[in-house]
Amino acid sequence: MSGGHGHGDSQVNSGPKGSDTHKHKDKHKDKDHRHKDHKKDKEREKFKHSNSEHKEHSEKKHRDKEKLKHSDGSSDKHREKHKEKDREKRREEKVCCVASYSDIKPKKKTKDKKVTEGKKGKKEEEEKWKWWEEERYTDGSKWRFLEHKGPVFAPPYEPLPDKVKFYYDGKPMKLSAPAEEVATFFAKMLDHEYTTKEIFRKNFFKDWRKEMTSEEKSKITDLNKCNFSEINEYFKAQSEARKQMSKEEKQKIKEENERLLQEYGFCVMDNHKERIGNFRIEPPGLFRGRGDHPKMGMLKRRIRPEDIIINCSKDSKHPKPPPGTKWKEVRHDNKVTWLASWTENIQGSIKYIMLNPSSRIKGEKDWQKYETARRLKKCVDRIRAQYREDWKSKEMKIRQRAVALYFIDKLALRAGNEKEEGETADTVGCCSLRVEHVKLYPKMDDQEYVVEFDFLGKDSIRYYNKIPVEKRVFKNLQLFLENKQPEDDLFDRLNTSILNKHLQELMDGLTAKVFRTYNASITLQQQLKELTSDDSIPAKILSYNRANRAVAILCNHQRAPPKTFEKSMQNLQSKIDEKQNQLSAARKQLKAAKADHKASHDDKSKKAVEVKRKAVQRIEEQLMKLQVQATDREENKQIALGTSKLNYLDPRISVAWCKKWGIPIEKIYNKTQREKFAWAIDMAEKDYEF
DNA sequence: CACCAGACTTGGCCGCACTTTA
DNA sequence: TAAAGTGCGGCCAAGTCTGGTG
Repeated sequence: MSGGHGHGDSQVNSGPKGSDTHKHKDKHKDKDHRHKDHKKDKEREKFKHSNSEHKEHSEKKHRDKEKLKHSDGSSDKHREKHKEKDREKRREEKVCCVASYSDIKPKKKTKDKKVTEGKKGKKEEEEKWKWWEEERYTDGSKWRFLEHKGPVFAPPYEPLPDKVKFYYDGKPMKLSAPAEEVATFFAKMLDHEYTTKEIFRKNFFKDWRKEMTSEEKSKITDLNKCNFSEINEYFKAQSEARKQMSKEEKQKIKEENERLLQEYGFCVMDNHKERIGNFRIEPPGLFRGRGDHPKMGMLKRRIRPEDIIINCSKDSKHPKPPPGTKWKEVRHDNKVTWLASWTENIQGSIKYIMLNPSSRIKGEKDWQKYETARRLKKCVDRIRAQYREDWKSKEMKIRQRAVALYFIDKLALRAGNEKEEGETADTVGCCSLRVEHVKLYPKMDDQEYVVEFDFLGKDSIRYYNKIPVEKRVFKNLQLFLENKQPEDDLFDRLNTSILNKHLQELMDGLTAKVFRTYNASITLQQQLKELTSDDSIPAKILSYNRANRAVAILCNHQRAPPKTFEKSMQNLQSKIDEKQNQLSAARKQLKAAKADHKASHDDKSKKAVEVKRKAVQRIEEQLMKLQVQATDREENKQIALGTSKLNYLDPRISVAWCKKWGIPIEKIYNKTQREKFAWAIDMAEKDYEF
């Protein structure tokens, strides 16, 4: 966004027709602006008016007035409130427009209004566009105008220097460029454990041979006779050299990256410059799935312009393919959000280039997601009563559905779509649970009807849990397990499509994953209420993290303990010890000073007491901070908070909490997160209820 | 209803830049 | 000033869910 120059007011969220209304006026304004820079402020005044007018009138022609289902009463109120606030603000403050894309080429009708603010802006603070205060498309279209420069391709392969050799059966062998490139992929991975795995090696070797010349193919027949170590060393040396680069060299690289970002990292969608999420195409390499993946080691091929489908609006300046190449296709589909796509060769799935989470299109969807979860909150009691009733159903199908839903609700399990066998790692979710994944214990310790879950979920993360369930559920499970083999489905009459269809009937927009969102968010809210007390800021933040942690545990967001965990924990502990020593020393001094004062009663000794008292206080605070840090870290050893924070917790809960307790939002959300949740930060007040 | 392509969200890991510490 | 520690963002895989088709 550092482009510095905003676009004309007419650009703000104007559709083709919308611009018409103000065409005349805007044109004048532009001229004025160009020629009379010193009248900036006046111009801005004009801009404000035309902008808000514009909003009022033209916008609604393009975006249906009807509120989408996600805006329930309370958020409408927020909306209104903020709209009003914003208007006021605009009246009082400078306003600067958002879109600023030097190459923008909007509709002819609006053409004359663009590129007018080059001079304005720069140092002015850019007002962020508040898309959440605007109407949304209700006709299923995602945008009216879309322009971008296409993806950035992976750098071409650079052949190895001649001195770096590959050896086959002990003898050096020069490889053809394609074969050499694939060999380097393997060589780079030599230190990883998976290059020793049979499947990995088999897949790799098979795909590697496809890249070889027939001569190479006939020669190289056994991977075990291949020696890549020189190549491996070479790349290690390279990365070492990169680290040793001078400041200037590093700076240069940084600048080049920044240039690329500025050129390719943004697009214009509906007159706003928006950040693209992933504008670089994935480079070729060896596929490494997660867990026990049958396709690990396969060659992920290089993506060429001929593989890419470009999506942009007809009236935009289309991205140019690299010289001498062509796109696979250029299409203009405004029912989707992606800018480019291609088919990946491992799974045959489609990959996309899409916008950053801070963009309007992602933000709206995110907001909508939480609104759906809030609607679930309103009817969850009914739904729970319903599935409990269904445990008694005469129909097996309904019973299974009811028990599965109970797990999804209570344990926040994922839906569990079926997957093609042999194509991916063997992982399951609720509906795809197999007999072997659950164990029933009528009695365990002092609890009755305990179910033990043990399975690999998404990303092959293990889910292990023992929970007591209601007797009815237990009896049902026994029934489902009857006469089945370990590899049979637990819910043999159920799949995600049946389940979701049922959920859809219970509530509009309800699917299995809404329960995860709902339960995560409601847990956070509840935990925050329970844990936060009027304490120091670090203590409150610890409470926040604990609430967050409760959610992460519910959602089973685990991580491998950081490699340096033990050590850094020790370091922290020794710091604490040291601080403790400091503290007792300081206390002694304080005591001595007090005694001194008692004896002498003079001013000087009185001052000394005060100084010492302050010192003790300061050290106490430091110590407390360290202890809190240690607790937090210890508790967080195997828990990953990021995913829930980013995907499951209604950000307005956190924002409200910050406001309520006077915590700066920066303590909870870093910069990126603040960008993603700008809508929530702007609209949630301290009394927000999920 | 099964099957599949397509679109979009969710997910953990890891390298790297940046900061802190010795 | 170098080594160690840390947080972030990129990477890219793996889910969910929808809608079309036969």
